[in-house]
Amino acid sequence: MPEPSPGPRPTLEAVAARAGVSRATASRVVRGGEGVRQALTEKVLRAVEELGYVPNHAARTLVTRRTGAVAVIIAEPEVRIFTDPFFSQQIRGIAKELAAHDSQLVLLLLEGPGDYDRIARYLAGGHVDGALAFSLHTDDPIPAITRRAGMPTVYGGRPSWTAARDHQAVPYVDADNRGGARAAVRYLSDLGRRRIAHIGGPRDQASATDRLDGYRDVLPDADPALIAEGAFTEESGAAAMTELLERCPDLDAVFAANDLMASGALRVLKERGRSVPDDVALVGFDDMDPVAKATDPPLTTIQQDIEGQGRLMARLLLRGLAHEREGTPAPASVITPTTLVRRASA
Amino acid sequence: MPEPSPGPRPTLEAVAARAGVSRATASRVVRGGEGVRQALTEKVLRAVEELGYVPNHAARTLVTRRTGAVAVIIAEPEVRIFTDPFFSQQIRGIAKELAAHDSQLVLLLLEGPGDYDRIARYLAGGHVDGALAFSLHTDDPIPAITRRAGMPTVYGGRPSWTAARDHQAVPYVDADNRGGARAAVRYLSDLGRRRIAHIGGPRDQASATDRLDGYRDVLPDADPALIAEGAFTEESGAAAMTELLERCPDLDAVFAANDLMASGALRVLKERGRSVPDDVALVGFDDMDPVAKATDPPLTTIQQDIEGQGRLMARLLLRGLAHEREGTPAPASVITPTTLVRRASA
DNA sequence: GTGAAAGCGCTAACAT
DNA sequence: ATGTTAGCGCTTTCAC
Repeated sequence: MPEPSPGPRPTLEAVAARAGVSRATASRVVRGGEGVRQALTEKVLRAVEELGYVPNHAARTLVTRRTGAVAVIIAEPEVRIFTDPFFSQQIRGIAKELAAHDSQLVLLLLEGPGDYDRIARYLAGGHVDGALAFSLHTDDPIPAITRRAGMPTVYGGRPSWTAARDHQAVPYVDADNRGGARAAVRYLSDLGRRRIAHIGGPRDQASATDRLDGYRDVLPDADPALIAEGAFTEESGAAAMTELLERCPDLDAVFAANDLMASGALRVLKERGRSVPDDVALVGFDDMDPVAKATDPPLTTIQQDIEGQGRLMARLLLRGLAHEREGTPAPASVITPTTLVRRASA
Repeated sequence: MPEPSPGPRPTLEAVAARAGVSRATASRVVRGGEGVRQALTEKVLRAVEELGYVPNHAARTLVTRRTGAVAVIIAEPEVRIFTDPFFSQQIRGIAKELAAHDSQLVLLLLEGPGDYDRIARYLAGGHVDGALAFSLHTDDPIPAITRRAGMPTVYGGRPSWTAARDHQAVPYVDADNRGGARAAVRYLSDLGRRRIAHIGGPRDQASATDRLDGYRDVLPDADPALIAEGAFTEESGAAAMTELLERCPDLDAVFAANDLMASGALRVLKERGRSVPDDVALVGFDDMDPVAKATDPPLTTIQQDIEGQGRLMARLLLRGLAHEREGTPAPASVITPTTLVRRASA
């Protein structure tokens, strides 16, 4: 095992000298060895090995203008950031895809409003080739910052300011929230349920409004009293359920916009003596691992491939960067499919 | 608002030209403006503003040999990584401290054994100035990798291979696990409990053995049957509790090495009809936010400042890097205090 | 206090 | 197929 010598790190120059070739040839070999004779290639490789040579990243970036790094911007002010399995799974997906392309993940956590400046400087400083951003709210400053910095960016979740006409303009990855919601409500309807309520998420998040739209697609004439708004948390689901039961004691089904709210609703239903699914059928959304299977009864819910979405975000960005270099058009957004998972709650 | 002009980013050269000074002077001002006359300083600053100049990071790194970035290495193969609030809180602490020093956080997630190579290359490539690593197991290859790459590294949690004599050699931040455990057991003892059991964590993690040592400090002659081993998960806590109740039906207190295991133990105790704290007093460890307060009864537990530990890790590393540049000795490890939080379970 | 000039280590034309 | 050379944008002696 050739323990690399101490002292300053060897340069390409040193490798070239040792292999008896020019720096250019050494460089070619180090980068993948196209158009270099077998014999020389081996010499260089041996020198690299013996010297423990590792390319200097800064020098390379300075001339290629590529960093091989991607920023992941997380603007969620809540504690949710990591605790929410949603984020963690997306990050895992991103990390895997980036690693597979030898790209690095730079994590940009926004804790306070003052952090936006820091992020802007960072993106403008050319530290990264592109950015991935999450769950933006209606008035989020991130898109303006990335645009001004000329930083290619892929969004996780449809930005709520993206109208239908902009679909091409801002690349994003999102689940088919609307279609999934339609499937959920249609399923309840096919079960024979006639008073199907909906517990929605906050109106300033696209995923919430899209799911509500899906509900309305199937039940355009639903009683407005059957719709309550939550905040994607367990408690807010419980509160919404309480409200709904008061307004519409005759409801016989609930479609909650996520599993956390569904579990809150379930708790209230049980407390009120309504059996699930007999009296009230319940469907959630997300198929969140710890939640959906752990409730009693386990939740029928809409599944989406969250880690896959993360991978896709990274892939879209990397592909976009490649295309940018070649002058071809950047790839557009992707909507990933959802599927209904039947368990015992409906 | 001076919208930066499109096209190539302005260089320091451009700023200097516009301000009518030399590149050297422009550089001095940009870096903090020591030893430059007021008048010139202002001229340069104005040029920076007008041009929307942002220093090129790669060029700067190439000459200073500093990247302003720190790697956070997470080697946990389990899904725990983010779901575990422990990690997320430490990362938040790290992120805050790094942001305050304008350093960047590069996340290195190890998914498989093959990833060690990638990490080694990355660290050797000079992408980062230092590294932060977590929860290493006895045979973890990370320390060897960072050492070989000559990468200053601070560990989160005492590396289990660190004997007492190495305390100086490897800088780490850890809670006073042993002292906290002593406090927990002494508290139970002061309550008058005489058959105090312990549910420990996996023996290859220092935090687990340290807590066990703390238990033994107070009860050196404890019946070995009163000690069971878990895996820091809820289920393993339940299993260990079941085992303990069979071996020692007369136990009247349990000290669990973390809150998750305590909650599992609590579940089993309730199922078996033992009231907590009357029949069996229960103390946990960590004061994990969602867990400790949510159980019924809420857990008496040992609290540690996890986010603070993250901040401390970052601070230690940054300080070490500064010292390295100045040739002064690197700071040693830090043990953070723990405090007992009384709730209803004991 | 300010400027001129020499690199940092690498890639990419361009010659050969 | 290989070598020569000119930078990439910045910091940092060293003169003035």
